[in-house]
Amino acid sequence: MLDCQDHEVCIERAMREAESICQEKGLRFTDLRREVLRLIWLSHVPAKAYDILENLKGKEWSAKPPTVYRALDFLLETGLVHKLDSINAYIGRSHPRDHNGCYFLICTDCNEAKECCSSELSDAIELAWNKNSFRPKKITLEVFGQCSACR
Amino acid sequence: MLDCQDHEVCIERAMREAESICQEKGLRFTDLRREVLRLIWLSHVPAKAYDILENLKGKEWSAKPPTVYRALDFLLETGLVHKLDSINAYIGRSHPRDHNGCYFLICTDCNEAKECCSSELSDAIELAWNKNSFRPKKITLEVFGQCSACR
DNA sequence: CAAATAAATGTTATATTATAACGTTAAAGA
DNA sequence: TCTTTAACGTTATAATATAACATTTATTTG
Repeated sequence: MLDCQDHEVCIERAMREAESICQEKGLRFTDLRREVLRLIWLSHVPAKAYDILENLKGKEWSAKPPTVYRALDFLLETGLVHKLDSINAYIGRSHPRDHNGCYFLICTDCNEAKECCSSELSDAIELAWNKNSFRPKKITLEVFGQCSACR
Repeated sequence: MLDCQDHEVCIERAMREAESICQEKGLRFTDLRREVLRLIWLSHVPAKAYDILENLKGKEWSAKPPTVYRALDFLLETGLVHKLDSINAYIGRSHPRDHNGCYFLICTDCNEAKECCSSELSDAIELAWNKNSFRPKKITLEVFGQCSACR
C-alpha cells in the first residue's frame, strides 16, 4: 500500500527522527524503548502488543506484559507511535511532529496501515464542534478498506 | 449532552423502531436480544459488555459472557447498536436505518455519547479515496471532548 | 564525589474483554 | 409431525491490559 520504497531507509529515518525528538524534549530514549519502536517499524502492518513481547523475549530483556505496555505508553505519549483502537494494534507515526488531523487507512487484504494527514478532516470535525457545541480533544479515525496495491 | 428530553420516551421509541426493523427483515428479536438492547438504552453512557452481563444476572437468564456477546453480535449486525472501539463499549443507534456517515461524540466529563450523521464526514473520507486510491468499506470515527452541558 | 531522589525496569498477580467448542432447547420450514 | 436450523446454555480458555510492589539505573543535589 505504501509509498515506502526501501523499508530499511524508512525504518532508519523513523529511528533518527525519534532520537532527535527525544533529545529535543529531554526524554530518555532507552534501549528498551528504542527496541520496541524498531519492532513496531519492522513492518507497515500494525503490531500487536503480545507479538512485540514475543519478539523481545529472544533478546536481552526479561520481557513481561508490563515491559511492553510501559514502552508503548512512552511511545504513545511522545507521539512516536499510534494505537489503532479498532484492532488493538500499534503503528509507527510517519509524521510524529504533527499530532493533528491525522487518520489511518487500514487495508483489509494486506493489513498494512497508512497514516494520512488532512485538513479536510479537521474541517469536518470543526463542523461537529459548531453543530453540537462540542469541544473536541482527541479524534480517532480509522478507515478500513482495500488499498490500491490490493485491487 | 443530549437532545433527549424524556428518556422513557427515548427508550420506547428505540425499542419500537427495533421491533419494526426486525419484523421487516424477518429477524428473530428474542426476549434476550430485546433485554440487552433495553439495557444498553438505559443510559446514553455507552454500556460495557460485562456490565450488561451483571444486569442480566438478576433476571431470567443464565447469563455467561457468550450470552451477552451473542446478543451484541446480533444487535451490531442488525445496526441496532454500535460498538465504540476506543472504549470497548456499546451504544444504541439513534438512526438505525442509516448506516453511513455517522460518527460519535463522547464526552470525557459525563461519559455520554452522541451519534451524529454528517455528509461532510463522508465527503472527507471520499477525499481519502481520491488521494490514496483507497476503497473505503468501514469507518470508525470517535471524537472525545467536552459536551455543551459539561462546559 | 557521595548521598538522595527520581525514573525506569523487573516481577508477580490479576483485571478486563472476547471467543472456541460442544451440548441442549426452541422455533421454523418441509 | 418430522427435520432442520437457529438460539441459547455451559465450560473452558484466549487475548488484551493494568495494579502493586521490589529492584536497578540514572539524575540531581549537597
